Amino acid sequence: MSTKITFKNASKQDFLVLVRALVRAYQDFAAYDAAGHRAAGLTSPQADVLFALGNTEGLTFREIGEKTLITKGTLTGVIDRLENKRLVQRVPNPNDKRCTLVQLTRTGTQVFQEHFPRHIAYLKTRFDQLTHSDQRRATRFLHKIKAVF
Amino acid sequence: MSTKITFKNASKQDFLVLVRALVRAYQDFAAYDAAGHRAAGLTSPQADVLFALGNTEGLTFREIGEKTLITKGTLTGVIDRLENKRLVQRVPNPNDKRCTLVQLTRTGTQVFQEHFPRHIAYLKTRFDQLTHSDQRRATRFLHKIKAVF
DNA sequence: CTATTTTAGTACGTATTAGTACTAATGTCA
DNA sequence: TGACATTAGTACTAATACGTACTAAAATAG
Repeated sequence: MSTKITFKNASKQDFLVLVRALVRAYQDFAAYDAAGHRAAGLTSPQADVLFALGNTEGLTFREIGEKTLITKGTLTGVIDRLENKRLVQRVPNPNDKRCTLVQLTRTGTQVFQEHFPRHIAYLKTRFDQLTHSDQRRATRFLHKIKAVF
Repeated sequence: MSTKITFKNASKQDFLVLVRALVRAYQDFAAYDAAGHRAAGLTSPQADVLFALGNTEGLTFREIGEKTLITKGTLTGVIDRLENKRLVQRVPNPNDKRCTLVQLTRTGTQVFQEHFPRHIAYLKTRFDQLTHSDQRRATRFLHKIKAVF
């Protein structure tokens, strides 16, 4: 017997406990993640792009967007700022003049090789507090949540 | 025998599977949530504030920030725009002249009473696809994740 | 082969976000 | 009570974020 949702009982729906847990877990992680990047003079999206470009010969805007989940409109500005910092460079693609290849510069490669492992280790200190079993189970439930959207 | 993290093996750390699952689950939820609010002419933060103010006599900026996890600097702008839409109003507090009370206007109350239950039902259609048992277990693991930060 | 559609990236407007600095008001402590 | 710290909110900057519109280039349908 499901009751109709009204403005009085809406906030008592059981699933909202899960919603709040999801939002708070993500936000706390995101804040910790951003703090690690900021120590390297990078924002989270900038670091995400550097990490996507690392160990590649360059990626197009579309490919970077798919890896980082940054939409193309936002990506233009992020790449602009990384280019101003001399960490990446736009390279025209002669085969398909619509596409622009984005590559790490020598400086960008250095920053990647130093900051990337350090940041992964920085995250690992926290996730190591969860057992591998818990990590696997948490991952499974997060996949289930994602699957309903 | 833990291996040192380098820029070559860093991306192969097991816990990154969990990180990606968390980010993707949250982002898909957030996009679905935002779409529901946009149908009512609201942004997510604006709707969060309206929902926080619903069924109250008004809240201070600090209280709204605690409920919605919006920092005070951002909140000023969000409240400004809600005030421009005539959905909330700032009311000076005579007891403590530092505080401003934010209340729903009559229009804001109407929007809350219509949009809030509709939005909760809109979210419920998705979360109903998970069993109650899965919802409880997912919540437990999300609390564990939050606890390490 | 040409008209149409799709794809890639940019430009722009509005809104959010975090952080810092600032003012006014309140609380605290010696 | 008076110096000092704390609290509440605003102002400001830089960077995202998303949607829409736009241009150029490539792919495709007929």
